[in-house]
Amino acid sequence: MKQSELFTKVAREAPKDEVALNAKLLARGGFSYKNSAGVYSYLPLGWRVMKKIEGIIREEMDAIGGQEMFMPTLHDKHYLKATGRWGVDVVFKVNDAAGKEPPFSLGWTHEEPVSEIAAHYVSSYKDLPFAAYQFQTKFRNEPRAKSGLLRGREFLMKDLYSFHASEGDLFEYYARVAEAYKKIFARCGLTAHYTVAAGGDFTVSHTHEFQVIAPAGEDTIYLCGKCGYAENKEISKLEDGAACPQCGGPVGAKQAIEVGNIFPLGTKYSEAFNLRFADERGEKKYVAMGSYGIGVSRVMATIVEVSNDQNGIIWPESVAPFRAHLLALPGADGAGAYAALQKEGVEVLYDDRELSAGEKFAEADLVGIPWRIVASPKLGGDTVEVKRRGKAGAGRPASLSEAIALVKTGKES
RNA sequence: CGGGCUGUAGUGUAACGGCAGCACGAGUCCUUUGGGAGGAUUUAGUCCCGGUUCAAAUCCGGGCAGCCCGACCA
Repeated sequence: MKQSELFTKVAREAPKDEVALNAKLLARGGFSYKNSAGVYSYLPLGWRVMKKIEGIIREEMDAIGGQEMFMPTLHDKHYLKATGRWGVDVVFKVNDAAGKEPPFSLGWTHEEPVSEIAAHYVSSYKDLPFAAYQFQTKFRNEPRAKSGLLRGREFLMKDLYSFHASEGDLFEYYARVAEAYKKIFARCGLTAHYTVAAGGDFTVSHTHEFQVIAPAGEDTIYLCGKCGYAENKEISKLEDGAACPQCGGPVGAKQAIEVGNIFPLGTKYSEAFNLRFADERGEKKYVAMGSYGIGVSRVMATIVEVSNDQNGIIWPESVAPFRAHLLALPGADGAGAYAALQKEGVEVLYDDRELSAGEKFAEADLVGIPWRIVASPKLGGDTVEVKRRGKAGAGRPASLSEAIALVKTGKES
C-alpha cells in the first residue's frame, strides 16, 4: 500500500501517559492508539501484525485438530454462577435496570459457555475427544492496567478448549498443545520457556505457562541455565542460584512475560454443566477438560519489548505488517519498483510521500519492516538499495530483480 | 481495592490571586533533499462541577482522568 494513503502517521514523540516501551513504540509508529487506560485500538499497521500472529496461531491450532468457532461476549449470569465465579473481581458486569442484579457479564474467559455447548452435543464416548477454539476479545476489569499493551482491560485472546473421555487422554492432548505452543512462539520470533505455574481462578492443579524473558515482565521465574526447566515464583520453592530439581544445574531468577498458558481443568466445568458421556459399558461419566490461552495482543507487545533498538521496532518477518518498505527518496520515482514488487506478490509499504531522505529513513526504522528497498536519484535507473532492518550500515546496491529475489527468499542470490 | 504522585495546546514548559506565553510538533505555501533541513504562515490549551474573591490556571471542596508502588492477573 502507498504510505501517503495510510491514515495514521508516525510521531516523533511518545504520548506522555505511556511508560512501557511496547506502548511507546507502538503508539509512535501508528500501530496502536490508547482509548483509555488498558483499552487500545489496533490501527491498520498494528492490526496487520495482529492478523499475522493470529494466522500463525490458527495454523498450529488447526494442525492439532482444533475447530475454530466464535462465542459470545455477553454472558448470562447463570454461567458464572454455575461455577462460583460470578464473584471473581476482574469480571465486568453489565447492568440493565437500576438496583437489579446485573444480568450479564462480559466474557473474561469461556469455560462456562463452551461447557454448556459441549453438553448439548456430547452423549457418548464416540463423541470424544474434540477441541474447539476461538479468537475473542476478553474483558477483565484489571484494578490496575499497566505495562502498555501487556495488561489491558480488553484484549484479544485465542482460547482453546479440549474435551476427553479420560484424564489420560486429556494429558496426552495437553502435551500436544504444549508442542503446538512452542511452535507458535518460535514462529513469532520469541523464545518462550515452558514453566510450571499455579492455576489461579481456573483450576486447583498446577498448570504450565509460556514465559518470555524480558525486563518488562510482571512474573518472576526460576529458570535452569542448563536444561531450561522453569518454575514460576508463585509456586516455586526454589531461589536464585539453587540447584535445578531436574538436572542439578543452577537456576536463576528472571523477569518474564507470560504469553500463554495451558490448564488441565479436569471435571470442574463438566460437573457444573452436567457435561457427561456414556462409556463403552453405558456408564455415565464426566468429560475431562483442558483450556489453553494465548494473548494475541500481548504477544505483539512482547515482540516489541524484545525486538527493538534505539531507532524503533524490529519486526520478525513472520509477523511484520509488511515484508518490504520501499522508500522513494526525493528526486526518485519508486512507482516502477512498487509495481514490480506487487506483481511478485511481495507485501510492500511504498513511502511515496514528499519528505526528506532523513525523515523517511527515521520513520522506516521506527516502523520496523524487515526489508528496506531504497530508490534514489543517486543510483542508476534500475538500481535500488536493499537493507535488512536491524543490520548496521548502508544498504546494498542491487538491480531491482535481484532485490525482489532477495526480499522474497531472504537469501542472497 | 489500599498507598503515593500528577492534571496548562499533540509533546515539553512558563505565568506573585491581575492580558494564558514560549519552544518543539502538526497543517498550508515556498526553498531544500542520503539520516528527523530552512523561511513564511496557520492551528491548538488551563480536566469537570461548585465555592471564596472586584478578579481563579493559581486558594478551598467535590468529582473525573492518567501514571507509579502493592494486592491480583493472558
